[in-house]
Amino acid sequence: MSYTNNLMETLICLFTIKNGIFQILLLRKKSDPYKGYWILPGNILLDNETLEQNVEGITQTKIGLKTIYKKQCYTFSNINRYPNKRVLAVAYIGLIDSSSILLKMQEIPGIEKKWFNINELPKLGYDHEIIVKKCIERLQYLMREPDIFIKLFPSDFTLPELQKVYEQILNKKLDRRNFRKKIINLNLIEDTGYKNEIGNGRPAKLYRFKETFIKQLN
Amino acid sequence: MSYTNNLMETLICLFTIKNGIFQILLLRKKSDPYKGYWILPGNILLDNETLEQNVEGITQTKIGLKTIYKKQCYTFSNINRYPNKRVLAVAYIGLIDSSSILLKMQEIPGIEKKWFNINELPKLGYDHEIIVKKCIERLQYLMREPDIFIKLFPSDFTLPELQKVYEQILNKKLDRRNFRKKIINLNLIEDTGYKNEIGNGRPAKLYRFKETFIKQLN
DNA sequence: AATGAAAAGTGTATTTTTGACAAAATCACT
DNA sequence: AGTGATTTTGTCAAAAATACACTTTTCATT
Repeated sequence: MSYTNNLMETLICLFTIKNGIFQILLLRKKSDPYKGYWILPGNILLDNETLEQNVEGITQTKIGLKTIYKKQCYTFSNINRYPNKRVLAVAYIGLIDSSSILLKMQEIPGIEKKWFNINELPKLGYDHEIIVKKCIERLQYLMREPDIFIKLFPSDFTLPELQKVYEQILNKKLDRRNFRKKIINLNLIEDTGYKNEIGNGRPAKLYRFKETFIKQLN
Repeated sequence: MSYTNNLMETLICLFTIKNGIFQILLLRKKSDPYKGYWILPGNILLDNETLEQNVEGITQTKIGLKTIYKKQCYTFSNINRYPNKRVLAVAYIGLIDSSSILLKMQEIPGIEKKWFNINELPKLGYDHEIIVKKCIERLQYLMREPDIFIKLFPSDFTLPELQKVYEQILNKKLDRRNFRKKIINLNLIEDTGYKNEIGNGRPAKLYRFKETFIKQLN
């Protein structure tokens, strides 16, 4: 029995809402094992960095993003989760809004990345399917915090959009009137006076977070 | 930069209620560093075991207990949390009832262990004070699950006892009538018909978990 | 201009949960 | 019998969660 080979990796489940759809970022594995499979962005932990620094490294060097909101989720330690080696994984949840993606996410040479609808995931390498599942569960819990959605919609948004997000993440239908009542009663957002002109029916009002709320986040 | 030295340890915050007091189990460190300090029971992770198996090992070989209820809490990775080496720690919360302790906890030669009142902790070695704090926070969250207290009081108990437990863990006063109402409405417990004959004033009724509930736990 | 389709918007009543609050009952002891 | 300590019990109000259906706004079609 030895204890010298416990490699450690961090993995990040980076979630966003793109065009109203709940999505997760995956990378294409370029070499064996699991060559060709899609996997979570990850990194082997170095001696001289914390888990948080390591995750930060993933987002910068493999995803091409600056700081994002992230939260540690769970540490996985099945013996055979990694072939031929013993590697533990610490999974993090990341949240980012889609406009930040457009503005700030850079291409990284040699890395093929893609956003997948959460309901249309490909077959994942390693034990990443289990890890994604766990992170979604934790995210469902995080969504109870009333102001968490600013991570996904920091700028203008409509209430129907927001509701669809909650419905996808929580994986259940919500009543429109009750949802609306709840969000508005939080007193965090205000009507911009503008409307969402896209789409078929009646345009939805655009809301934004109140200045006072955004300030108190910092 | 290398990644061969990331040792991993598990630590367990084992909580109980002894004589109505919220307590945690600590071990005396017998050698440097932190010789003489009290620390959390822990174990270096071996190549061929999962974190859960390792924690199980702690409870058996260092604490002298069979299986207990446990839940992963958080993974700590500060570079300098351990002197001279890089060691990550995965903290687990453990819960046990005091009668199981009396019946089942064995002395382990060479190990000095002691239950401490949570409000009277000694100076802890390493970063264990931070870890205890985090575990208590998580435990406070776990206490929202209505049936968690069976881990601390599986057998007969009185409602005032139970309330004191909640008050200590949540670290706030609760209204007696409202607490009582809430617990009874869970419909998990029943009056035994007996009373707690110890103490000064009016004896409290003894309650127990209903058979039907205990069965559905297995 | 009229019509229909699509989606957003809106209010009320009911139930459930939470919170505040004070008096009576039981026991031990003297 | 009286005192002290502790347990037990109920009601009312406020807040939060739930259920539920029709009207309004826009666009597209005729």
